[in-house]
Amino acid sequence: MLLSIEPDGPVPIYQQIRDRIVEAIATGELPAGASLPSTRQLAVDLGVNFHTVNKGYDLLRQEGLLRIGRKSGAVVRRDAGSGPPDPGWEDDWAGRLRTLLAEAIAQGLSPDQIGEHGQAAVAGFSLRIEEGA
Amino acid sequence: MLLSIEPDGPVPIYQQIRDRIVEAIATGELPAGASLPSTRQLAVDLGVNFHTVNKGYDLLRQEGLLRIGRKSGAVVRRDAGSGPPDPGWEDDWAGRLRTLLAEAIAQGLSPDQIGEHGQAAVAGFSLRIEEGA
DNA sequence: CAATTGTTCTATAACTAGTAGACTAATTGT
DNA sequence: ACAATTAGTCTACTAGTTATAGAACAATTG
Repeated sequence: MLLSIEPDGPVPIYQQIRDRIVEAIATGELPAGASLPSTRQLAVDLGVNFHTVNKGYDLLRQEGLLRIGRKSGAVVRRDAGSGPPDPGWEDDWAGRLRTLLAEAIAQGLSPDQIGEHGQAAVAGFSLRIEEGA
Repeated sequence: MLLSIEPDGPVPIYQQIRDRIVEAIATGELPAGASLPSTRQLAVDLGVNFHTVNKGYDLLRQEGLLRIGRKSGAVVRRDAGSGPPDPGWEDDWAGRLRTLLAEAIAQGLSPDQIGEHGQAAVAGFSLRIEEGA
């Protein structure tokens, strides 16, 4: 199984598909050039409709992470070694990071604890990237 | 104006209200015990329906950050100095952080750049907290 | 030419976002 | 104690989103 989802969770299925693929790209599990299963194939694997998978793929295409062709299917377009992101993206991302970190501060997490969480997450990604580089 | 919103943006208004208040709690601008405007008052300030404001307040109540009473209105319940958060919250938050950081890695940001963004955001919060402490 | 795969269209049920009005509980001033 | 005010709660409605479903179309590959 390439990825697993929670059908009855609060986050939409197409969003979960998008999130899991983003994480797989970050770990290096899906490097630039890698092919993803077809929408219909992944749909039967996950037990969902292929339109739902298509929506997740389309999100990733809009974010510049996938290239999608008629017969070639979905192919990873960017990964950790693909250079700087699109202009404007970084500001938007920084805003979302700010909100997420604010939540942690408001809930009583110390800046040190937040830093540890961040380093643990990033370490999990860059580990496999260095393996593959 | 206590906070400003983007009515036509992709993120729901009640979510924006929730996010701005979370950030205000994180900066110390809204310490524990501080009163927020009534739902109707904030609604006219923002030019939205008071039910929309109520929805944002209710989210914050569910997250344990606000206490809401009939005439007393909404009062900040937790802030950076209120001790550890509810059990289970930290795992959920760490998962969301992981997804957000994965996106940055996939888009080509280096771990160093990500760390700088994180420190810049947290510094903006803890600054005002130390002022008020 | 045929099989595969993405694309587009229509349709439908369930849920969410935002607005709206009426209602109820708690406080404040007299 | 009473009345006015204040502010959250409840029900309801419209518009949009989520997810599913099926049919038809277009392009690419072998």
